Amino acid sequence: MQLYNTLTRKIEEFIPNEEGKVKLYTCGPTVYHYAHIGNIRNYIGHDILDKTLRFLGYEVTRAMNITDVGHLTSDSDSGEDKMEVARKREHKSAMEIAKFYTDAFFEDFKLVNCKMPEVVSPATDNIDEYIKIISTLIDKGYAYLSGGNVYFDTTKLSDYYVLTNHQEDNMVVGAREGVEEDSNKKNQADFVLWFTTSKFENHELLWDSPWGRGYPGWHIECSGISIKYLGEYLDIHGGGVDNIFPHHTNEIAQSEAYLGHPWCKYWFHNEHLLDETGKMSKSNGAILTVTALKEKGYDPLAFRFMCLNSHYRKQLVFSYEALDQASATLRKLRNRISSISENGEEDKELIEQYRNKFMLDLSDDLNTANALSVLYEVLKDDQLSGKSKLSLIREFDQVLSLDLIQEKKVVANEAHILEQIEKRAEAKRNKDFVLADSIRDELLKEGIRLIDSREGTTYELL
RNA sequence: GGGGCUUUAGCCAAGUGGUAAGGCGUGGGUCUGCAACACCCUGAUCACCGGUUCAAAUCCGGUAGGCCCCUCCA
Repeated sequence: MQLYNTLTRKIEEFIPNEEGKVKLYTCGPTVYHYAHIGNIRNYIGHDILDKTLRFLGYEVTRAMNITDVGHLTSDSDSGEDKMEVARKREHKSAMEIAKFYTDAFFEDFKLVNCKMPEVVSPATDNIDEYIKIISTLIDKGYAYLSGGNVYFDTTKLSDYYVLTNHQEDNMVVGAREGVEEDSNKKNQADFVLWFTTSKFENHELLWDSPWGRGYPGWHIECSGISIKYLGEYLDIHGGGVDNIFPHHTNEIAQSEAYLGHPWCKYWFHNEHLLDETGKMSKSNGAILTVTALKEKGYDPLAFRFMCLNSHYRKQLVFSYEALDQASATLRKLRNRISSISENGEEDKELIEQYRNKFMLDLSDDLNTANALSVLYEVLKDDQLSGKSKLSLIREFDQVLSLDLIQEKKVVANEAHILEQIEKRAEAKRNKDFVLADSIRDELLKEGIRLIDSREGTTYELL
């Protein structure tokens, strides 16, 4: 499998640390607010990666964190924890907020057919792990105490900026509005590992630590959870491109300083979903969720289809026009597939050919758009028996997860429908098209579409 | 100021040296009492200007537009 690696800025052959096994880590959601569809695009990207690896035969163990503490509006200690901001906004306890938005997140996550990772762990469940890592970092001289907080000393590393082309001298302090410099830091690039109560007296979630009662910095949780559940050697670590710096840069710094050896081989980053105004963000107000799309009548899987029709490393602009197209495409696909009857023999050789073609496209840095076109080739191929087609589609859908093969819906009132169909046929024979059409319209209102053909009239449920 | 990405038909897109996949939509047709469904047919001086090459959407340089990162973020 060929995969783009942010670490080397190249597409590389993927070779896991242990043959046949993959340890995969996904940076999870921060649960102070709803996850918007841009967030979900990132998880769809990871889901495709996860499922592709399995399709290729790897045994995948995947872990994901839930950030329920320690995520600041600013990384200097002048910021406010986002969970705290939400807590004040909604007058709930931090744990209530986290629970509410975690549930909302997984609801949307499942609506787009994302598979649950083997490990899902809230940041607050692993405080002991962070304390262990931070203690070791202090012992090894990579971390220092200042102003009540523990900081990571980035000058102790020879190559802190491995993931980016940033040059310290060219970095603009406070490039973004609202970000202030932290005077406790020895160096501009240093970051907080542990906050104490000294500056946050009303912070709700606090734990005892060797450095005082406080809470962990944002970056330490992913390192802690990853090392705790996936071990000292990680194969793939991913997230959105915005995580490259500083989050993933800091994770590499602290993890490798702690472990004393290289940590993660491949870094996987999803590009952003944009709207007409630019980047979608939780903090710029408008939050469009998958659930909201569903409430507007869209199939959440049409959104997934829209994502798969593009490439995970390309920016994608969300528009309702594009989503309408994706919806139409998916509906037509399912229609075509539902008309295939399970006839004939399985043609092993042709199936093998198409399967390989499909795998080749996915193995090409997850070229899902090309993989989808293989699906169309399968549908068009007259050489393939219905049984072969369905067998291939079933296989492809293990990765695509678009519910391509829809269960035939069972109706309780079939007798009634058949009766109406017969009544309409009778009306048609009598050239009473007004009555015939009114029967058709009535049934359509009940969600039943009549399909006329030479052989007679059948129906489908919408 | 620094570091990157991107620009392919009305729209979503694939294609990274050999002459433009696929899908949606549009238009036309088959079918139909009409319609829906389905099926068939239908579309591109690859942002612009130079260069390298027998050959460029693809490589190099430049111009223009869009976007991202430089301590909130997926």
